[in-house]
Amino acid sequence: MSPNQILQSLIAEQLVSDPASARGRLLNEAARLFRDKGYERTTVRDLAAAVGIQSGSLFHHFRTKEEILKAVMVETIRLNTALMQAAADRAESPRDKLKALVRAELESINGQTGEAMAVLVYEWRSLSEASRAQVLELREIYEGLWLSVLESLSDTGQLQAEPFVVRRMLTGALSWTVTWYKPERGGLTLDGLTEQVMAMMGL
Amino acid sequence: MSPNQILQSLIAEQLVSDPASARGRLLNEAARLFRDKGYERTTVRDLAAAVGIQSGSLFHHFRTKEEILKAVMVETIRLNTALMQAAADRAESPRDKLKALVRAELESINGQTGEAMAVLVYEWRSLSEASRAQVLELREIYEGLWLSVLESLSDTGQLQAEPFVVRRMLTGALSWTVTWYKPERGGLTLDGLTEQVMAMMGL
DNA sequence: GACAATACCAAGCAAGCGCTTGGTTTGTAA
DNA sequence: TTACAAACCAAGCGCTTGCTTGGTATTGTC
Repeated sequence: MSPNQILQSLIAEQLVSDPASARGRLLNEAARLFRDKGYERTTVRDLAAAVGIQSGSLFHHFRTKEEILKAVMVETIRLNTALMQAAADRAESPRDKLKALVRAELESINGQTGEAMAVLVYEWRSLSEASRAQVLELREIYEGLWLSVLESLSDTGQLQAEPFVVRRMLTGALSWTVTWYKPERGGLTLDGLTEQVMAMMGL
Repeated sequence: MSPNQILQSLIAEQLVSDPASARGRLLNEAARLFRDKGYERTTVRDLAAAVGIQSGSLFHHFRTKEEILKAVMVETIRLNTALMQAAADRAESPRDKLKALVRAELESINGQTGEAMAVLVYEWRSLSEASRAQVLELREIYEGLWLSVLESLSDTGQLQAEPFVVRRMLTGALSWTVTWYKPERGGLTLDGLTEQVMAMMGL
């Protein structure tokens, strides 16, 4: 299954919004604005202007501004969990599964869904307690995927450090790439970056 | 020189504020509030209440709210540059220098200056263009320290990946520890964490 | 072509924001 | 004691914020 096919099937299941729909376009613009200016600095007027409607009209689609943030996060995790699952399934050995996960997450962070991924990492403080719990629940599924692969690597002796520590180091290292990795200028490709990450772990 | 002696000499040089002074106490509280709630969600009334004065009185010490954020960042970088320098000087081999830097940065992130370090990493979007340039200038000195150590490791063949890529991966991985590392519960000490980082790099 | 339901607009409210103002207290030194 | 600056208070201004309201197009369905 290609990334696009995965997206399509999630849309069909109504788990993520069609980017072509009004809701989907808003969420995309919201992700971009939230990443660029931060959630708090982004006003409902900014959001409305980005999709060409009046600020009040937003509240026909979402009850509160925070609900928009939550929707961005929830849909992003859903999509990425599916993408990671597919990437891991495509590989055979634990080592190749990990490499596939690293590559897929780098692609999520630095590709089209990058805005939303950055929001997911850096804006969770802006969520209410209730929303945070909801997002965290989905995130645990996502993290479980990583942990099972890292644990199988640990079982075969290819990984010395504790899987959960390694995952957290990777989370930080990979998500931080969004602040500096610019594929266009400089010769480092996503594959090259993936290789460096694997080499850093002696794999 | 102990960390405390370094702090004292920086205070004497007026490069950082005495934590016992009115200004120093405000900056400490500001760092804590900015980390916990984010810069935008922290109001001048919050800041004033934290040090027991009226909100208007803040503007006797700082011209704007943003100036408080800038001061937190500038003083934090100054202190940490000195701390890293001292840590690196204490070690002999490039490998030990790197380990000392990792250990020192983990301590900065997860110790007393942790609040301010988190602000430095996660709130730079809230800075104005002008302040950002100023902070970036100081940050380059700090990063230069790391790079020189990593380059010497690269020269001796102990490091395969590009130094600047490694540094950026480390920046992400180490600063991310602030979101999950809790020394009190769970047996992982700062030394243990440092070891895991070094092991992750095959060092 | 009637009729909802959906999507949107125009206007503005209440609350909270950063910051200013004019005046008072406190600390210090001659 | 006087003089003066630094530190602070009480009040509130002007603006922006998230969100509401009442009404109007637009769309889909039979």
